[in-house]
Amino acid sequence: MSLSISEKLEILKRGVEEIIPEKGLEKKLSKNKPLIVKAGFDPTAPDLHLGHTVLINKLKQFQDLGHIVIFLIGDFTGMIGDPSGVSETRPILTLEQLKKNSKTYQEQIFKILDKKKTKIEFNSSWFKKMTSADLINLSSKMTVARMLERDDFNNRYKGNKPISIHEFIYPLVQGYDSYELKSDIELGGTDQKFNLLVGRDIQKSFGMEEQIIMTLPILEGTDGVKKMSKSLNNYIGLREDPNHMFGKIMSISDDLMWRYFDLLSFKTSEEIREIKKKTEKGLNPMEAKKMLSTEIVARFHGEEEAVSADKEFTNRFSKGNNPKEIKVVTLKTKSSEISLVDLLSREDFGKNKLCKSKSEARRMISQGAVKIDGNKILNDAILVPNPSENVYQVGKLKHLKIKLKKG
RNA sequence: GGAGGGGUUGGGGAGCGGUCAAACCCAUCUGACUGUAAAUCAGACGCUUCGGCUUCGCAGGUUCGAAUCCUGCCCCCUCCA
Repeated sequence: MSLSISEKLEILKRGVEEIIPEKGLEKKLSKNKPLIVKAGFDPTAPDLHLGHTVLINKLKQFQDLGHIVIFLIGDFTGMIGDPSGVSETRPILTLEQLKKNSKTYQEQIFKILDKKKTKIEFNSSWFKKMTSADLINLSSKMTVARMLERDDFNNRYKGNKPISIHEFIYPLVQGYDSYELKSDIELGGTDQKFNLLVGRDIQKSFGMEEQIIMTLPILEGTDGVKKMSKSLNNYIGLREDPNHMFGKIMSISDDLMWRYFDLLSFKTSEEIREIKKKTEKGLNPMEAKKMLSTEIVARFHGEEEAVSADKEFTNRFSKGNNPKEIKVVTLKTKSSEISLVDLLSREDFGKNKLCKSKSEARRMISQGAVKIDGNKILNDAILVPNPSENVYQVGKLKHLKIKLKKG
């Protein structure tokens, strides 16, 4: 691959929020040697979602251009908990949790990054050896005033909320990682800016050339407003099954779709511009969104799964058919009939249960959400005959085939 | 160590002796409209054999009656030292 520096710059700058210092990236690139690109991850969340991949995608671009990517697992810093953007002190994780999480992490990132070209480091490997004297020395590189400049700390300080000392240590420790790894570039979310900048200071004070920092935007969740996160339930997880993943991407708004294209697609900027143009000229936005969904599902589940998820989506929602695969459960009972309400909320079906309780079942029926073999049911007193076999549906997404047998 | 504030149904947050299964907002769910879009609109949102039943940090108590009052305990927060 022999791209010019300006071509490389265009690729690397796409979707990036800020590069500090502005000219630094170009300078480093023109050295024409593999650069050390670092990104740190707190193994706090075992399940990654598309939001996390914005950063990983950027790493991949560096990797594809021949640079050395270091995936730093903050098993040491994870025990502290990053205070960035958080309005409260975070709980400290146990070592076992951290280990487990980091393993899950690795499984997921290598769907994007090339395993052979990625170096994985744990920052505990150098912090374990650090003495208290070393730590105090490191602490001396930073002032309290400087720390309090940070918005999150400042707000907490002014708002009379606690700030624990260990939270002050976090940026220092993260910065020290950059020194230890001799990183040329560090990537992080925009909320990481302060921490990343501290890295530069630390490197400088240890007599090393400062890293360039690149901040990447925080991806909005499926609601299009708040940042993607599991706790807000607006996330698309990397380990979700193909159909769900496809469906969730399809459900985002058209505006958000373009943002997702920029931050998540591996298509070139040129290709994306092309799709946008076509959409403006009358291509159904749904088609554009399908391209995006297919690409992303293929990344995590393979081409074949992506194509079949697309088909299933069309079949199910555009044509309104039942899903191809419906779970089947069997219930044996002596009585010759059983009430619909009971059947929908029957404990025997465990996780597959269509309604949480009988009250909910009644509610769903009265709201017109329940169908038996495609026929809407509005009477909650209906009795289902014993032996029988029907497809029950509650809402648009829940289907279950129930076989009733005498016994 | 001292002073004060608080723990309410997923989250936020009213209620402060009966009219409270508990306002309101958010989230969620359902329906309509659609491209499963988004937005919007309408509705639901403890359980129930529809008589009721179990909920307001925990355990007791006062009362005809408590989420609301009293006692003890647990937990969280702030301020002073």
